[in-house]
Amino acid sequence: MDTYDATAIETKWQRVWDDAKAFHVSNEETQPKSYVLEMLPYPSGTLHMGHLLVYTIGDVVTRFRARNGRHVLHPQGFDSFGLPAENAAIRDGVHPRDSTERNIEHITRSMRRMGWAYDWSRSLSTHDPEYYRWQQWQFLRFLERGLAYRKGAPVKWCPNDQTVLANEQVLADGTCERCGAVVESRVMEQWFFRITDYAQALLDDLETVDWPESIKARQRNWIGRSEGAEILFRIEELDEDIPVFTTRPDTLYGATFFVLAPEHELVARIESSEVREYVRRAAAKKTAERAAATEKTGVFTGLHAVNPVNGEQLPVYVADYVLTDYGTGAIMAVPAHDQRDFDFATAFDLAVRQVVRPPDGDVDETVAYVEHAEGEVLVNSKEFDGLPAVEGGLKIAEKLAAEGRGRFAVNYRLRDWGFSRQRYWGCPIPVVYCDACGIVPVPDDELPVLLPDVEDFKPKGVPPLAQAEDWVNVPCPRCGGAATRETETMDTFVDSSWYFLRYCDARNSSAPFDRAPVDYWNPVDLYIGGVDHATMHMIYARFWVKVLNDLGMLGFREPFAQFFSNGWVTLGKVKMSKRAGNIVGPDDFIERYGADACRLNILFLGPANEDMEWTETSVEAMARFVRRLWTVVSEVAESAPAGDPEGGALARKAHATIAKVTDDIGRRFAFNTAIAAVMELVNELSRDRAGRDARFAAETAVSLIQPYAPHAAEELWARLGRERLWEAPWPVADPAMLEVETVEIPVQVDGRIRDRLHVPPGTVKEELIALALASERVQTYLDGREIERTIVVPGKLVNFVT
RNA sequence: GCGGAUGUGGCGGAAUUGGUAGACGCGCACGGUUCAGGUCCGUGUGCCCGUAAGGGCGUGGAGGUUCAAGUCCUCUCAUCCGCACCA
Repeated sequence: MDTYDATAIETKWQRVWDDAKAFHVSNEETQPKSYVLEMLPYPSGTLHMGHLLVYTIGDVVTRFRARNGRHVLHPQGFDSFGLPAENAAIRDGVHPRDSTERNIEHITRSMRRMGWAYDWSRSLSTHDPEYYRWQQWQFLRFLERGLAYRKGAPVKWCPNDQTVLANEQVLADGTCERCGAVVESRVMEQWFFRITDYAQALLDDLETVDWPESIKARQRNWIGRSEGAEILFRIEELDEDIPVFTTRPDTLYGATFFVLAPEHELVARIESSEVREYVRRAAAKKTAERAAATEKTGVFTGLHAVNPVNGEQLPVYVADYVLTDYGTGAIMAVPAHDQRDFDFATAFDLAVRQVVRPPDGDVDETVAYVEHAEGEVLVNSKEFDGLPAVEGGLKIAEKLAAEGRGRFAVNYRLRDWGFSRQRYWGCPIPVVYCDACGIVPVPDDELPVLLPDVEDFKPKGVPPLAQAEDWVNVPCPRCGGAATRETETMDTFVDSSWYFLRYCDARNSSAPFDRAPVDYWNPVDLYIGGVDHATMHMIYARFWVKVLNDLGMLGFREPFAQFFSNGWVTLGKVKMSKRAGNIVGPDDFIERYGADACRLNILFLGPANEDMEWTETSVEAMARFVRRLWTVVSEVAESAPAGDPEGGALARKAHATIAKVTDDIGRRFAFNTAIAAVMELVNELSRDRAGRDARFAAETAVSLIQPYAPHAAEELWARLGRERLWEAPWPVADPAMLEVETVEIPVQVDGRIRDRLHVPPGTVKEELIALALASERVQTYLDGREIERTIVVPGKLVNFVT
């Protein structure tokens, strides 16, 4: 028997698939379609075991569906703009394009070496002008619709590096991760997408997708809808009506003070050095520090806000426990019924007035009563006294609405998506600033606005692109006067919000894509990726699709019909990542054990949707399994006769395995147990290698393992005298062959197993009882005792209760 | 604090609908093949008592429902993840 040479066999079949364009698909409808997609990789140095997991899951599903009569689209590309390449450029002076393209080349080689079945003809890289050209084009459509706009918003700013920092660049102690300087907050004009217009749709349409509940919960939480009322409080001193949002209009009579967030726009108008000093300190406070603070801080402004419901003058404070970006940035404080307000009132010796009386409870103003309970009623609330809290809240809101001082309101935690970045390595935003015309879009026929080369990638108070003066200074497209280009670039989440659409029409040079192929393939039937993208990426992509649908560019509202969230591959219980510095790459293992063993191993480690610890010894075990399969099947191919199976135990086992593996891959995504089932079949086959059933079992094992170990399977399929396994129909279990000859029925006495019967399936209840009672062992335990009940579950068990 | 998950042999895990707990693999032990082997083949392997037959215990912990619970209910402990002063 020849020995199994993984490298030779894997290389051979990869070439065969390439030459046959085995996984290239047309946009013509032939069979029912299936779009299988994994989140595209960021091309950092190399692949790691986390990538191996996601892409092998997608590959198994792809190969399985292709053999089950589906026309499967399975593309791959690169999310190639982004911060790491830019940081590397600053550090090493290598142009991000060079390092990125080198990485893409390397990763592509690894991916091909893994034997993943991609339609490479549709591949894309987001830094390719042919890609970002159409992103700029779509941005201009958003701009026309008013869905992209500019506004001032606070950013984290490093005074030393003179640049905006991403959250992940700020350390827990509030310093810059690169230089250690204390990070500041600074208000800057930035670009935003009006995703909040779609908040309700994003929430509602979650009902229409087949995602894990936990992922939906995260999105709901992120969108954060809450119902309540918006109420106007008047501050006479400023001649302003200040709106506040509250979920508890029923507690309005309990408001005893009023709080503005330090960043609230009106705070700047308060002439008080004490307030200015507090605001300055609050701005310098780091998120972590602010969150860790248990004591409430704040300062009285000298102003008063009028409670519209009773005309009371409430002292106005500025305090950093009120957030500027939630609600309206101002609150009515009801210490009796909100823990935070209560803590503040305690610290500042402010009045506490209880207005909701707990059921069977007395008014107790020494604690905050925040929960809701059946039977609570309003007190100290004038004409609303005695009403149940919820009803009272409605009545109070109605009264205010009638007076023009309030309205029912829905508030979302979701905020508009700030997408401009003061970075070099990103998609240029195609607008020009003209003194005369303002913000002027670059005309469609001048796209793409190419990313120019610059000398230095380091920001110097202005984005790196500002250095490219020849590029920056352009005539205004509208008036022809002097103008300058936008020097900020887009967030890479924009790049990944529509790449799955571009795959459907990847080489289109006159539009982002045509509607027909996109409508044919979408929505993505199975999207696979990590939970870390469950909120941002997957909300932005959903938003993008909804907008394009409103623009008439496509005919669906949700991009990802089903989502499979894969677990993390850990090493030392820490998520494997470049950042954690615990990367183990597949290249070395492919070299030593072969791609098939690596593919099997990553899926055999455990359930694919749970975290799994990487272990090296198990790759060896999988290599052993492949070798064993190789030896046994090769022998059977040489010696066992062909022809219809005889229908013996081995043939039955083969059919049972078909049923199990089909269900595990097709319905349960239980990739580990499918492998175990094939192992069982191979174990039985190795004990009985002669006869037509053996040949049938061998063919079945090879056919079923093909999604996992396509190379070895293909070679063995050829040895069995068959060809083109990648497109061979998936085997079908014969229901008649799933019938087993005997079943084992445990017989219990008082719930303890005392004997086991071996009977044909379908043995009726009466016969089971008779056989059970006939058992000597059972009789010993019954020992003349009276049987009170007899429980029989045909096919499962018999239980005598005494 | 709120939300989401997870706890099963020495280890990774299986048990899909309340019905035989521990499939499959690793490791380990013993035996065989081999010049040798980090190869391959076979047998055994949850824990305790027992030479054995057999018996008892057993799914983080404590209760409960049920003829029957890893699975359902209540409480509790531990670990991980997400959001975090959300008005």
